[in-house]
Amino acid sequence: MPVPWAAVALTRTAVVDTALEILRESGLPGMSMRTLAGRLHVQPSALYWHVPSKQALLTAVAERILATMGAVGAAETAGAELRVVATALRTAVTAYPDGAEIVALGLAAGAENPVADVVAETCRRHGLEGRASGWTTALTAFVLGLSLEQQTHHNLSVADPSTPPGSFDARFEEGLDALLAGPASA
Amino acid sequence: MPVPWAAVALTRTAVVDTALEILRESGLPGMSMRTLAGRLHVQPSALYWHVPSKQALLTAVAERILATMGAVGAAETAGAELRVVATALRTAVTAYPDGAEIVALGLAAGAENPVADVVAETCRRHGLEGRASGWTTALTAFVLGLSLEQQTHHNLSVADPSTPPGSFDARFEEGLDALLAGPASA
DNA sequence: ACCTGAACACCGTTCAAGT
DNA sequence: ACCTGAACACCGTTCAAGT
Repeated sequence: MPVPWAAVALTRTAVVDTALEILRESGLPGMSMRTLAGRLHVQPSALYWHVPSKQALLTAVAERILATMGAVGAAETAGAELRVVATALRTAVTAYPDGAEIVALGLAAGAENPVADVVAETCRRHGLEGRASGWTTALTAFVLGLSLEQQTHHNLSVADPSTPPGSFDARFEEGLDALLAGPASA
Repeated sequence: MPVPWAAVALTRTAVVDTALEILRESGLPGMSMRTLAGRLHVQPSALYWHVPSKQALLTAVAERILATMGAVGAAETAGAELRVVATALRTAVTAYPDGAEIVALGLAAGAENPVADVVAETCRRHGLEGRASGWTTALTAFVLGLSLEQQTHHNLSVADPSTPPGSFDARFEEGLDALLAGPASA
């Protein structure tokens, strides 16, 4: 008969699920292989049967976070569409504590970037084919760079409440405005 | 009389100097308070007299890295000047292993961003006053985001040589081209 | 096939005690 | 004032042994 503290079978999927759960509650520092194992009522070493390393686990977590980036529709101008893409990525990575750091690691590890397809489609539709990879890189790096600073700043504020606040939403809009206007226009 | 293995007095400056030295040789994972203390021929706990925490030490290291960003001169167009600023920041942060991560942490901790002054001057000279903070955020986040991915990718390649290479210099130029052209032009 | 138990080789930080 | 020595509370990972 099933016992209450053995709620789920220990599979790779369950491990990643629980990792995301802990990430949401405690952030990346709270997500150790030991706390993860404890939540699953298993020894830390048991995790290594389902996942080769913490690195690989984090890449899987990154892919899950990126998968929450919903489809984005067409808009009047290329700039408007690129703005929507950037905002969607930012929403996805900031939905979890330390999401930017994990996604940055995941992309470096070779995770597929969902921004690429959307930007390619936008560029095709607006006669900017040659710039698809350039805009993918520009928007992804911008969003991850700023979100990383924001989430790091948040973590520091928690550790030291005397830290002055930062207005990252406003800076995101300002930065995006500049970037989508180009340096030719005031 | 001075003994050869006590080369320098243990000051905050010497601690930061040695931290940068180890960073250059072994990257961030190699820069533990223990290895740092060992290099200085002192107990790990001794460092805490000169530096309140590793966090603070890393912020000081970030400020040193940012201080290597040389002055950038005027150019014909605003776009050309912004390109030079972005390239200068990239050169500075990629000069050390894990420099992007450390600088991102430093900026989040409140370190002064040298890009701000240069961009403000550029915007003033080219009639873009309202966009100074926007361009500062855009360029800084873009450069740090891409450099972070590059250096993380490099670390993963060292750990696992089967990792496919990435052409980050080319992606930097492409991204910058797109960003400085704006989505209106092909 | 899948997990336990114990160990290895590390971390950052604190703090009484020395000088 | 400045440093040692020892400890505290952690890490990720490995591996023989169990079932």
